Amino acid sequence: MKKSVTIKDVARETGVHVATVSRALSPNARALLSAEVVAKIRKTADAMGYRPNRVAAGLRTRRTMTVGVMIPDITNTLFPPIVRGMEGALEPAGYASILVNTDNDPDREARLFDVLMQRGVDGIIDAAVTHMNPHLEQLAKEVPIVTANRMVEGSGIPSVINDDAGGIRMMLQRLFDAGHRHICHIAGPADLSTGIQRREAFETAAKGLDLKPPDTAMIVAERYNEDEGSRCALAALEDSPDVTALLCANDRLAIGAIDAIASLGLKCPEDISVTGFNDIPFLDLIPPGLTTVQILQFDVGRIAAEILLKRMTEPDARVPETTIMPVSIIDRNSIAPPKPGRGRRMRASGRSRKMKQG
Amino acid sequence: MKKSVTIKDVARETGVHVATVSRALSPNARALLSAEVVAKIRKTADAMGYRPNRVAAGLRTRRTMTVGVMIPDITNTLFPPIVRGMEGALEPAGYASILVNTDNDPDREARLFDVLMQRGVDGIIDAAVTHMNPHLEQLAKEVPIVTANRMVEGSGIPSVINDDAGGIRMMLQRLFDAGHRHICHIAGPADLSTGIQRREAFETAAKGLDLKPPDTAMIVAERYNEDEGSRCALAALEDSPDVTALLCANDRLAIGAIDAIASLGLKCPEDISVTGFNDIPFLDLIPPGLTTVQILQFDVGRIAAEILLKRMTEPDARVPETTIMPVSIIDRNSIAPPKPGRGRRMRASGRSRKMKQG
DNA sequence: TATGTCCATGCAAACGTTTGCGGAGGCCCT
DNA sequence: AGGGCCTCCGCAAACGTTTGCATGGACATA
Repeated sequence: MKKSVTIKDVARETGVHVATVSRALSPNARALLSAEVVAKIRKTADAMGYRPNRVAAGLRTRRTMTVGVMIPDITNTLFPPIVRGMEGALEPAGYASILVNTDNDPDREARLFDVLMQRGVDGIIDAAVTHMNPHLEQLAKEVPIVTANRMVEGSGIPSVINDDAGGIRMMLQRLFDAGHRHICHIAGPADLSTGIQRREAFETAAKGLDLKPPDTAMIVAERYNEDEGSRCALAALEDSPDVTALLCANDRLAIGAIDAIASLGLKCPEDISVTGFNDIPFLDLIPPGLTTVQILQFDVGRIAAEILLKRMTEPDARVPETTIMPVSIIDRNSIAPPKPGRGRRMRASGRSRKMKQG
Repeated sequence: MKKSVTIKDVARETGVHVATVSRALSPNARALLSAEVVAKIRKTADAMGYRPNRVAAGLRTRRTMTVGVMIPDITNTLFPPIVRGMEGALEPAGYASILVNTDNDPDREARLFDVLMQRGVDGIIDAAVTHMNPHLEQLAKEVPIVTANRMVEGSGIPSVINDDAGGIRMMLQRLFDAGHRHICHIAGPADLSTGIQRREAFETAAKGLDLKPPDTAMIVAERYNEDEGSRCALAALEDSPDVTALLCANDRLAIGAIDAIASLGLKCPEDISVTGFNDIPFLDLIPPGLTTVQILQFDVGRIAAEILLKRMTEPDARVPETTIMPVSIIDRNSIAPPKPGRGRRMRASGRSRKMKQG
């Protein structure tokens, strides 16, 4: 609104050229100047309340010192810690972040990408990429991109993801060790890399334990939310009455599943064991206490940001293509030994829904 | 990285002057041009993959079409819905948002404010303001500001807040109606407007019900988190053994309080009733089901954004100085009639902690 | 035909920086 | 004493837009 004081004003006041002021204020170029001049300039700049105009600088240098952060939805409790982890690395490095929510909608995703590019972001962290996004590889040529929590396979785009396979394997082992032999995987959406990876992990892990269909079943959720969790759990229990455990692709599906189980008059874990993935905030407070795979949420964001920083500052630096963050199992109370005799009860109404055997 | 196509390139390709291209691409100025020229320019611009450079435009027009969003911490589940509400209004209007976390640290707050100003944001939504921030009034002269969820009193800065007083009053009434006559308020931090307003509301509401110290007590939390909730609950129960209900300034304090109660071998609500404020996500799933004040989280953000939009586009427009959003009580299971005879048990150890009577 | 009006477009400055280049002065060396 | 080098700083262009003003032509009017 009001005219703000510019480098030019400081120059006039100090009696030097604007270039000198610019150098005096730039950490790199400061060495080129005599100490006294630098001191004088900085002093009067402070006194005048000078505030550098980064958009002007950005125009000149083609570096805006801002990055774009794409996530599906900030109200999904999985993402705030990731975002915060990013900011923890970005902000100290002088970068600000523009945050956008894609809602997993490819159109929105494309539009928001454009929004970011128009603002001249120096890089993008994409935690919202839909699987096999062919655009993204193209876009990665225009600006450094790192994907977080998800990846697009074979794209060469650096990504920081979790050890989905390890998490699923360990979890299946937990169920197996508890005595379960009829386990259904409620898989995540087929267009998200986490959905796919965890599903594949389940298949191979099951094979490793000599568990085969129909002892292992699978049903694919269309979204990662509680309603889908309920729907899938209901379908699973109806179609596969022998099932004693539901290994869910994430916590929200698991919460929905537990709810569905209760609506059937059954209890978790006494009647059905359920497991989750992610260990989202407050999960420990929700009964019965979901046994889940804990991911390093902050670190996923932080590491992704650090990799992006490296790519932005040294474009030719080699960075790991995919960084896999370790996961661990949080044991709570949603796993119990299988209930003997379960399954008899529902067998009568076993009408088939669309459900793939896995 | 690569040279991107500019207005100049489009001009050369089309055989017109850059000014003409600029006008053809600007919705306002388009009318000045002949329809054919506009059509031709837009076509070749599209064909060339032209992407407007908003930082250059921002330098020239002093409008960057981005706003700053300040919150204490995105991992605090209260804020994501608010932020999302903002984006819902901002993004369709063509604005992108830079998100920063202040951690309620005044130094950080000041520094991040500068970060935003350097980026030339057109306006700021501040959901992180600490009470009575004298700077802010100064800053509000440089750029349009709207505060959300909190306010700085008497500043003239437009704010969108919740009906704290109404929520507290209704909640106290609930407890009163259930039979409680010895109620302690676990107040929020004294440097946040919500902490103050809810505390004052408690005092006047109590007075209205003819409840006076020592029947009403108060203890002030230093932060809005579970640990403080526990600490305060413990202190309250120890100092005022007659207390049968804890009216907490927000949900997180309440969660901590319930935990503390359990650690004492007591149960909520049978032994002690507890209430919250905000109705944060997943609260419904946490036992025993906290009775709380529901605020319109998305709407707070949305309305704040709408007010800011108005201030940014028509600086002289009159906007309401404070918008108070309605709240409502969500009845769950954390209120029960007071347990007769409570308090005897602990009286022996009643050592006084720092605790104000209210 | 000369004059005035209006429409569509060109011209050029400006926004606030950064940075390659060059120049002035001081110093050292031969 | 002259030449070379180094240090410190000024000069001016450039980044990609927007926009007030100027201009040229078409057309109508006197």
